[in-house]
Amino acid sequence: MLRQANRAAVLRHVILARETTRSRVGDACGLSVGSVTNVVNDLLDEGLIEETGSMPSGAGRPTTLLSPRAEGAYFVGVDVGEQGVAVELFDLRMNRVDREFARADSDSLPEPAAIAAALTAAVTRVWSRHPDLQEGIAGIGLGLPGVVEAEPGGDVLYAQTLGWPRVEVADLLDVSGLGDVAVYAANGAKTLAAAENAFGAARGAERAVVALLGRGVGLGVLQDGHLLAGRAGTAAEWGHTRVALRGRRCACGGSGCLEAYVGAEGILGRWREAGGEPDGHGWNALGALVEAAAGGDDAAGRVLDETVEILGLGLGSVVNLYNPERLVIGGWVGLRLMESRAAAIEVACRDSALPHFASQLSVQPCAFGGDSVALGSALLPLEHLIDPPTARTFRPDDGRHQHVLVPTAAPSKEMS
Amino acid sequence: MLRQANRAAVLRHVILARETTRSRVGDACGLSVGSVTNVVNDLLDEGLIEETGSMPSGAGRPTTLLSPRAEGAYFVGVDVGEQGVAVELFDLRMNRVDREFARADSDSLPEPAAIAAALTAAVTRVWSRHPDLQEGIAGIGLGLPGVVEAEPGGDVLYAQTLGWPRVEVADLLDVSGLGDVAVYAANGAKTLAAAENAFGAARGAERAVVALLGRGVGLGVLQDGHLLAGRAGTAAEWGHTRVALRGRRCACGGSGCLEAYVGAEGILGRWREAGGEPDGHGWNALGALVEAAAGGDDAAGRVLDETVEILGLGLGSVVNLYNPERLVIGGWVGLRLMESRAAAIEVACRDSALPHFASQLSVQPCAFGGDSVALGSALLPLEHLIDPPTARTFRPDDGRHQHVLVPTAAPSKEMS
DNA sequence: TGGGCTTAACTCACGCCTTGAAGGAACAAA
DNA sequence: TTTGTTCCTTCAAGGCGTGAGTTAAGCCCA
Repeated sequence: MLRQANRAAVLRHVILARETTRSRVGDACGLSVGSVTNVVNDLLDEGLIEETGSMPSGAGRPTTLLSPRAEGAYFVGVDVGEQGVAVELFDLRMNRVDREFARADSDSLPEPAAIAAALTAAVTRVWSRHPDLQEGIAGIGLGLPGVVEAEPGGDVLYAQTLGWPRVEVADLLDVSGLGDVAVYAANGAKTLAAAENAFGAARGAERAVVALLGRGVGLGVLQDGHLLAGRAGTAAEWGHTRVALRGRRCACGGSGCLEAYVGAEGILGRWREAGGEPDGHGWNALGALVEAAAGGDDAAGRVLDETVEILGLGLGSVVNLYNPERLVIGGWVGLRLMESRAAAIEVACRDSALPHFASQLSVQPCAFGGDSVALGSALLPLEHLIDPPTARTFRPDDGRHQHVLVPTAAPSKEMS
Repeated sequence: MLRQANRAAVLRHVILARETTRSRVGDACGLSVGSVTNVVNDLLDEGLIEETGSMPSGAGRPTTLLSPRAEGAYFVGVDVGEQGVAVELFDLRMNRVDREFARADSDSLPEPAAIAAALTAAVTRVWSRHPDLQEGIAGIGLGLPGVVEAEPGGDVLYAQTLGWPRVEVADLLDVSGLGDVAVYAANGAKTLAAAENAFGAARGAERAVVALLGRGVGLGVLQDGHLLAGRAGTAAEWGHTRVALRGRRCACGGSGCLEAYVGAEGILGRWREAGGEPDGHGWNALGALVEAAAGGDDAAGRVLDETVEILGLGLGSVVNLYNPERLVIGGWVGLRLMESRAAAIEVACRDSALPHFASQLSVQPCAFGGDSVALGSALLPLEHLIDPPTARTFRPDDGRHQHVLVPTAAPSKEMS
């Protein structure tokens, strides 16, 4: 058997590149031409990659192109939101094959059970539409609105922002009708970051930060292509970073949390307090605020200005903490704000960060709009297809699982 | 030649453990008994480790103990402070062999040149006191008060807090009289964190955060024994995290920075504004504040209370962002505050963090008092002795240098 | 005191995997 | 058709880790 790690490295490279060549595989994975041949042939035999045409190479034999084979595997990614779910089915090229929405039956904020019902229904509908693909579905990934913690009995969701109690992920999705499928779960901001990292606006950055602004406020931090998360997986709860002493009350029980100002409820709540009257909830209400501000409504303008200012303060602190090259803003609130106030947000963020860091920064909206979270969630089973932890033994080379005194930077000589 | 990575892993384990056995080496590094024999014999031959006695093992042959050999190598670690430097010489067991202080000739804040002179003088004095060890000195590590960035021409220090311009590290220490010695540099908060990680209060923690409070305010974030730092090495500039909109002016040019409140100047400045009269600078002045507060001085008490409150707010945000098991507080201001207000700081921090994270947290002062930064700085050349980057080729197994879609947690099954 | 038991540590034959050179394959240009 | 070029595979050589078997070193008990 070829070495698991090399197989994983090559497969990951092909999937990320979408289209590549054998020699680029060798460069990217640090393998000799001989090993590339072996590993690539294995993956071809397994049907995970395929040769897709060729490319002239000057005077010589043309290079054959390698791509992930779309039919090699399928993945379900779910964006579990506060009002409903978006279920998307992807092939191994990470093209979307199908999708399905479901809203929870509830006027205001749904209970976990209502979301669970919507989730199970939507997944089941997608499932039953593709009887031929069911065998090939490698797993289901859930992007959840809260802290997801790996506990001995399974993953658990703590969604304080929604006022939910401790919910076991197993109780959110009934897989009894779906055969023996693996379910993975992560915080939605982190799966968003994973999507932007792999295929979106954060792609290729040495350091990037992806902010998700919705009802809740989350963060994914990327470094050298890796998402930073503790082993338990619960890092970067940005929403409850405090931006003011004795500030606004927050759903978490604290006060002055960032989320209390730039989360959807925080923004609309401040508008209401300023005399505004949002019609409806969510996207429409926020749209009304933006339009009112654009139309010259003073209260709305002030609320938006303050939102931008506080968001900039929060982002600036994040820039100082992580020194990212790229700052990617997503989530429905984030996208809405970026549509109308992108420049102001960027300025506020830069003004709040150390000039030295601000000068190395670029700010941009996320690349997949509202679909980023579902795509990123689908990457959870994908990563497990690429490098199944069960088959993984301890690797002395893998510095990540080893105690190190000081990190040694790869190209330069010292940590600094 | 045995594989570099295994040698490094074994040597690192022995140095961290101070005393261990062959079988524990095998467990810790994931090596078979045969490989352990090979690698250990190599290291014994090189004089980097030694057998130090034996330990009964029930009914069988006693296990021989392995330890780093003190004389195997020496390291110089320097704490470069705002007023002067502390130079310490360590052996391979990380015992301190010698030390030397030097203050810069200056009334108020010294210029870079004055610090450079003090630094060179102190290092030279230590050097000349140990002519027999000079050959064995593996390198000099500098812990510097500002952002240290690896640039093509060498490391560069940006010490905004001290009002310094861009300073090349090479200009800070004149090594012309020291033979051909390697000099490494890093931010002092990060070397403090490295020391606490290896041998101090953060040791063994899966996730820990080390805060350095002095004139400046810094942070080191540890995860699985690794210090988080971008490749350029400039992450976690905590001091300029903003804790207030339109707050106090900060030396960085911004306003409302954490450092403007809980850095030494921030604390003393607020006391002055409240009518206090600090005598002297630094440690003594802060001591006077603490004593005044203890003696019932209302203004001093309020300044300290506010300091604790804002520090707690900043720490709480850090806890939310990194979810550490341990929060370690060091630096001369930090140690002073922990002496008098440890409980209050811990409470303020917990109140500012998500309850779910606060419940997993322990707060403690750093383990080596004022020597932590120098010890940590000495770890810079140590790490390079353990695993010289020059000898390092690309390792396909090493996930850290590879683009990964989603991090796969080691023991549990998914990122979450 | 010696034999048996137990645990530690070493040795070495085996095998996996990578390497790199040599050669075959595919195409362009002459 | 020949030559040159680049791509890709094949294969022998060798590095390195593995683990069973072996030797070493102590304890226990007759």
